[in-house]
Amino acid sequence: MMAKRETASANRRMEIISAAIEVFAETGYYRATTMQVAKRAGISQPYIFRFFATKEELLLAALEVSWQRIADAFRQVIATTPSSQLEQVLIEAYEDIMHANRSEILLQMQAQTIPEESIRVAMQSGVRDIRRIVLEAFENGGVANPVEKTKLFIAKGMLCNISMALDMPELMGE
Amino acid sequence: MMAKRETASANRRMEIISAAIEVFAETGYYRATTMQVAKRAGISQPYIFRFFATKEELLLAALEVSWQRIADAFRQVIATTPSSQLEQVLIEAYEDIMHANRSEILLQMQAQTIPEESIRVAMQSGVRDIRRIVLEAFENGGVANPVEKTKLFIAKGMLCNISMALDMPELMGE
DNA sequence: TTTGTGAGTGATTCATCAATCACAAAATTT
DNA sequence: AAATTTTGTGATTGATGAATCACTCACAAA
Repeated sequence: MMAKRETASANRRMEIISAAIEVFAETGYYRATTMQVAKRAGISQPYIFRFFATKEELLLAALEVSWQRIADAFRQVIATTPSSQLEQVLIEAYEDIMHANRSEILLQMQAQTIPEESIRVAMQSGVRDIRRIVLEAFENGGVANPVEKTKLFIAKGMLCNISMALDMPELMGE
Repeated sequence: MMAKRETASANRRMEIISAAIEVFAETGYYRATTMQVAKRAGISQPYIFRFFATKEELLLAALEVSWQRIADAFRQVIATTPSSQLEQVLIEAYEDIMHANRSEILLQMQAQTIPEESIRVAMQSGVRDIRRIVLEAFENGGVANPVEKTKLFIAKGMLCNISMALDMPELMGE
């Protein structure tokens, strides 16, 4: 069990991550400054480096949180939804996340093209996990053509992201 | 008709844009320096600013080139392909562009999340144009459910981009 | 009461870049 | 061949931002 001090420290850490997600999403990771993140988190700029060795490590932590949120939500849905409605409910769960955690999605989109190896690896593993979760759920639910269904599910999710990022709702019409 | 001098200047301009597309795609727009672009184009760094008032204006020009390339290719396909094979040939045309002009696609992906208003506007108009071109082609070809077909076509294109950017070919399987 | 430690900050450093300036060499025009 | 315009560069500048350093302060245990 965690000691009180460790808990407090972990909270502080999470506050910084949350601030970073917002600031990175609003301003763009490279333009965002650690000063902005610190202000948002209500601490001094150098103090960030007590928790994260580099700005990039902070980005990595933020990405991990954002992928974890999606994985958790999907697992929850899969455990409680009959396979006949599975796809529809998964879509709704994703839309909920997009509205409640816009910044996390915007950050993931940014990270798709960040060339740092460590970021790329984190993104690959995030996408791979989500894909595996969805594919296994379709397979276990006896859905026809699970591989193709999974592919289209993810494709629609990506279009959904872009429609949100560019503020073009017409892309999702029908 | 253009004078020789104007042509030479336009060539120079395009050389800079081409260099910028590569450098921006490789390094990321914000981290890429105008010095890197200049080196790649074989000119001095200050000379870039004879053609583009700011780095951002250079990015805008690069985006315009990249969207234009897709629009031209699609129009070409549409003008020469029977509607029965239209979607398949469009997909192939897009895949060709992705392989021959990887950097342009990576740049567009970056620009999806760049918060500068002028960039956002350019991206919206690029996406809107492509969507309109594809939708009208499906409509004129008498394809069933053209709006939904267009949406899925674009969604698959976006997934294709991500599969390329993250180097995850398994996302496009089937 | 002194010793020790976790939490936190102000000031500074060192490097990096976009953008400007002042100038030079070609090319064109007159 | 003189004047002018176009093409181009080296040197500099003014900001900026990540990361480090040298501290202070609260508080707890011995």
